[in-house]
Parts: sequence; structure tokens; C-alpha cells
Amino acid sequence: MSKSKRLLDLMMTVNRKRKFNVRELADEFGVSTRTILRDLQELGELGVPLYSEVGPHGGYQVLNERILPPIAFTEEEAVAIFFASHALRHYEYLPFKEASVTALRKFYHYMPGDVRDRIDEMKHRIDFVTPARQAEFPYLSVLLEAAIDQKVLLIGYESRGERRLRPVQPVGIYASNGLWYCPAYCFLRGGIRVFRCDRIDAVEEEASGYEPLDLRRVHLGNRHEYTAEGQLRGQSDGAKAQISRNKVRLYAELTAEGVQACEAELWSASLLHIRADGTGWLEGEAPAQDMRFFARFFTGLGNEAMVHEPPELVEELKTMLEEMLRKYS
Amino acid sequence: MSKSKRLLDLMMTVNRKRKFNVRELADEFGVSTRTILRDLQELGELGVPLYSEVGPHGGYQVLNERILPPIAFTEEEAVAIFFASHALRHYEYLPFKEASVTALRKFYHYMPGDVRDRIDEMKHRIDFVTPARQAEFPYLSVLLEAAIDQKVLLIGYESRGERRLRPVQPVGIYASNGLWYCPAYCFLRGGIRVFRCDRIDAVEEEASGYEPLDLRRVHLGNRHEYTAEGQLRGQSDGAKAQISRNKVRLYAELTAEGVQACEAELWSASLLHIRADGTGWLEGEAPAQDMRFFARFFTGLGNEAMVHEPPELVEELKTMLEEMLRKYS
DNA sequence: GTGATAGTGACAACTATTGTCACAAATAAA
DNA sequence: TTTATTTGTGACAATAGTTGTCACTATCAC
Repeated sequence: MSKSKRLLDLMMTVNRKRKFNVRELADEFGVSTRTILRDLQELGELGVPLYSEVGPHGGYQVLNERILPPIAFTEEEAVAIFFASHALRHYEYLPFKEASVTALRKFYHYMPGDVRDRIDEMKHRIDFVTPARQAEFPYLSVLLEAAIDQKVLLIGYESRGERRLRPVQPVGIYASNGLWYCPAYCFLRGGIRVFRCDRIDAVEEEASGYEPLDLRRVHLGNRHEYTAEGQLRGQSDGAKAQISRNKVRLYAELTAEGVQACEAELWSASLLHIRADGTGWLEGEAPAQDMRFFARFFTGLGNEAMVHEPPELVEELKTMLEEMLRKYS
Repeated sequence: MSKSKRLLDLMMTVNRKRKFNVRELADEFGVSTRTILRDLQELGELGVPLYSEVGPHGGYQVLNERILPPIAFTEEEAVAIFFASHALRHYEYLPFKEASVTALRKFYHYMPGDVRDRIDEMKHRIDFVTPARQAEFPYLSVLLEAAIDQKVLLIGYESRGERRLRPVQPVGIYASNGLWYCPAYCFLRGGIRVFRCDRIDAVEEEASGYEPLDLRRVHLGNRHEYTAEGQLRGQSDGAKAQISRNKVRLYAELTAEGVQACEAELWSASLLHIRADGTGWLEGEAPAQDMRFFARFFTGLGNEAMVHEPPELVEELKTMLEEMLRKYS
């Protein structure tokens, strides 16, 4: 094997292993340790940030800056990666904000000239818009770390006008429509709740007295199975009945425009049915305590929706409309 | 310069130039053409997809697959790029959909082991949600190409219940809240309009009779200057007055919750004012013909908003509320 | 045909690479 | 303290690789 090829291979190898020693590599590449030492020195000169320690348990390490191996990307692929990263600039708060900025700059910088030209051409012609919020999200990193490390945090949270300290164990964080949310197991409520991250005004990593639960299997993708109705499975029949009693059947007709508006709402995805002509309806179970929310939602749809069930919701709607009318008279 | 280093440099050089010939490189690197020929052959064996043609105007080319040079990324940067690209999976329609999938796979594949571990740990703990729509956007690539190449397209577009063929010259495309939009110069209306891409049901690249305008300076970032009020600048005083006459002053008080809801709306950003206690107000100019839209919007805010001006809007609101109330009685 | 271009082969001169060995220095653990 | 382990350096000779030159081929556009 030629030296050039060995150096390239070596570059990838040392990036794969976090730690290694000279003998190990020598065996792997079938050359003497002296050669490997010389190669490593050369890699260092080429920019790979190597660090070594002598003595037993010593050895080589690649520092935080890692050289990615040369990856063969098609032009299209490079463009796709660029625009994906470019889209992150809309997020003012991001757990790895600085990293994403520098990464994008590096990526662009090392791009061959004509790919860069193509990117420049497209830069102002395609975008992924995210609403820019005035809200502040200073605790995203802490929440994310806690979710990964299965730790309990004490958060200051404002909800319905009152502020409380809550011990929670985050499941993860997600951004939707410019806002960050954090589903977490709430020790106060004994279940998984979603917290809006801009309403968290303090985070304390010291939450003594609360043992972390084993929520490793719960994540953003499956958390619904562990929340509200999902928890039915594990509960006694009595509890099930209790929860079921709080469910009501929802049914509302939608015009074509109403359908389009509903498609924008995440919660409605499972309830939405669409006819060939574009109109449709919402149908399914909904928690009884959410009627105020639904009333507000359907009011917003104006004449594009007609609620038929449940009667409580129709009542709530009427009350709401009357109240508003009174305000304007 | 050692051969290894020259090969690495050569790799980057041939990726930067799309076309080149042997003599050129020989001069650049200060070696003989024979050496360059041997080097190029070796690069080929290392995986760089080279293609050559003999004869005058012949030379070397790098084919579509380009080897990106080794880029030094920190772990954080690699993670950021990964998640940015990962977020694209929410978009079922994308001008470079396949590319983004294969790019992500390659990127992940070549990642050193421990970075990959970290990514796996985070994969289900952080996400950028985009509403999944049932709408279809088959023409994104054509629209984008047309925007870049300054071409006129004939599109079939449905608006307010009627379908029409329109000659348009796209300015670009953008995704917002799961839907794709295309601002374009509409030759029918003689101005820039925004089209929802799922309502475009046909695209014809042959639009004879319409000469492309020079819209190279108009792009997603500055298109507002060329649309509606922006166009005032270039118009006669008479026309200005005409347009101004259609503007009305908007003023509405908002509760704290109302403020939060408004922050989600892109159009309201410039009108929104927030007080220290979280409440706020919307104030500013708005097109008179949009009153129906505003009525709908403020109905959706329920009691979180109180509209004071313009009187037309208050009237529209009352009518709307009464109509809805009647429907439920 | 002419000139530009890639491509090959051979060879000698030159250069780089490699393994070996000897030894230094650091350090953790016995 | 001693020992084992590890990186690190220097020297040197044998070997292997690299380079430039030159001669020659093939293709192709003009």
C-alpha cells in the first residue's frame, strides 16, 4: 500500500477511534511503529489535531476538532446540506447555535467553486421560513442535556397566571412554529406534560429528593404512548373509567378552507377526514377539559366549520360568541 | 513538497476547477506533466471520478460526484449539520429530496464512531417539527429552476374557486408551516403575487409571447420592496393616492395571551408592540381589502383581543359573530 | 496536414520510505 | 525504588518509490 493511501486511511482510522496507540496502528497497517510515528507526525502537520501522552495508559488522542474524511457528495447533496443548515439561521435560540454558524461557514468555504456558485444562485430563491419570535429560550441546552442524561431538573414555570417550581425530567425538546417545547415527566402531576420553553424562567440542576425515573425508552417519537390516554394501558379498570369519563366525542363539519386550516394544526391530524371535493370533517375523542381550547379554535375558523358535537362545546362556543359580541356593542 | 501533500492538494484543486488540463496543473505544482499524469491516475484509484478527453479542447473533468476535501469539524458542528439535514425529513416535497436523503446517510456513515453515538443519543431528544400536510407540491423543482434561470412559466392556478392559466416569472420558493409558496411576477396582474404551490395544478415551460423581465435583483429577501406598497416609490402621485386611499389604520389591544398568539403570525411582526407586563397592541396601516382576513383573525383571538380601529373592521367582526351565532341557534 | 491534447513505456538519477536498533523521557503501578 | 509501558528521536543502510526526460502512440478539431 502506498504511503499516500495509508495516510488517508490513517486519517479516517484515527478519527474513528477516539484513543489509540502506536503499536495498535502498526499492527493494523502492517508497518513498523517507527513508520506510524512518522505518519502521525505528518498528519499533525496536515492539520489533524493530535495529542499524545507518554507512559502506561498513555497513547494518542484526537482532540475535539476532528477531521472529517473526504466524503464524496454530489453537487445536489452538498446543496441540500447547505440549505438545511442555512435554514437554522431562523432560530435565534438553538442548543448548538454557534456550532451551526461556524459549521455552515466552513462548509461553504471548502466547497468547490462551482458548487458555491450554484449555492449563491439559490441562496435567495429558496428558504425554509420559521416565524421569528420575541420569546426567549435560554435553557434549551440544559433541558436537552437533562433529557439525554436522564436527570431531574427543578424548573420555574408559569402556567395560568401562577408561577411554580416543578421537578421535571425532560424527554426532549422540539421546535414548532418558532417556539420551543419540552415534553417532560412532571413529578408534581405524576405524568408527562409539555412545557413551553419560554415560560421556563429558571432551571436548577440540583433537584434533591427526586430520583430520576427510567425513561430511556420514552422519547419524542413515542411519548404519546406514555401520556394521557396512552397511560390507560398500565392502569386499573377504575382509573380507566375515570379517564374515559372525561372524554367526549367531537364532530365538526369543515368547508374546503376549513380543512386547509386544520391541516396546519398538529393535534388534528388524527381526527381529520377529507372528501374528494376538498371539504371534510373532524371526528374523534377529545379530553372534556379542553373544551375551552376547542371553542377558541372553532371560533377562529369562522364559517368554515360547523360543530355538531359535543353539546358542551356548542354551548361554550355560543357563550364565547355572545361575550365577544357584547364587547363590541 | 511531499507526494502525499501534493495529492491532497491536487484533490482539492481538481474539485475546485471543473475542467483543467495536465500542463496547467504541472505549472501550478511545479512538477512535470508526466508526474501529474501519474498523480491523476492515482487519484482515480483513490475514488475521484475523473474523466478525460484527448484532442484540442480536450482535457480533464471531474464528474458529478465530487470529493469534498477533508473538513475539520468539531463534534458540535457535525451534530448541528446532522440535525439540520435530519429536519428536512419532515418535508415530503422538496426540490432536492433524494439528494437530502442520500446526503444524510453518507454524512452519518462517515462520521467517527463517537460522534455517531452522540447523534444516536440525541436523535429522539431534539427535533424541528414541521406540520405534515396532505397537500401535494409536484412542481417545486420547476419553479425553483425558473426562478434561477429567469424564465416565464405558464401555470394552472386555482384561486377563489376559479382556475386560470397564468404566465408568471417566479422569484423563488419558500416553505412556511408545512406549505410551499412561490412569489412570482404575474403577467396577468402586472405585479408580484404569492402563489401557494399546492394550488398550482399544471406547469408549462413554453410561455411564448411573454418576454422574461429582468428580476435578477428581486429575490426572497427583498421582494416586499417590489410588491404592493413597495411599488409606491416608482409610481405617479395620482397612483400613490389611489393606493393610500385603500389603506386604513389598524389598532387593537391585546392581552398577554393575545400577544403570544400574534407573535406566531408573520404579517403582524411589524405592527406588534409589547408592554412590560406581557400585554400589548397591534397598530399600523393595513390594506382595506383585507378586512375580511383581519375579522377572521381577531375572531380567532376570542377575548384576548379588542379591536378599536378601523370602524369597518369592527362592523365586519360584528357581522361575522352574529352570523356564527345564528348558525348555532 | 497541423497542433493540441491525453496516454504509455523505459530508464536513469534521485529521493523518500522503511525497519532496525539504540537510547531518552515520562509516568503509572507494583 | 523499580519495572513495565508508552511516546519520542536520531542514525543508517537497504529498499522502494518518485521524478523527469525522451520517444512514441492515439485522438480529435480545424
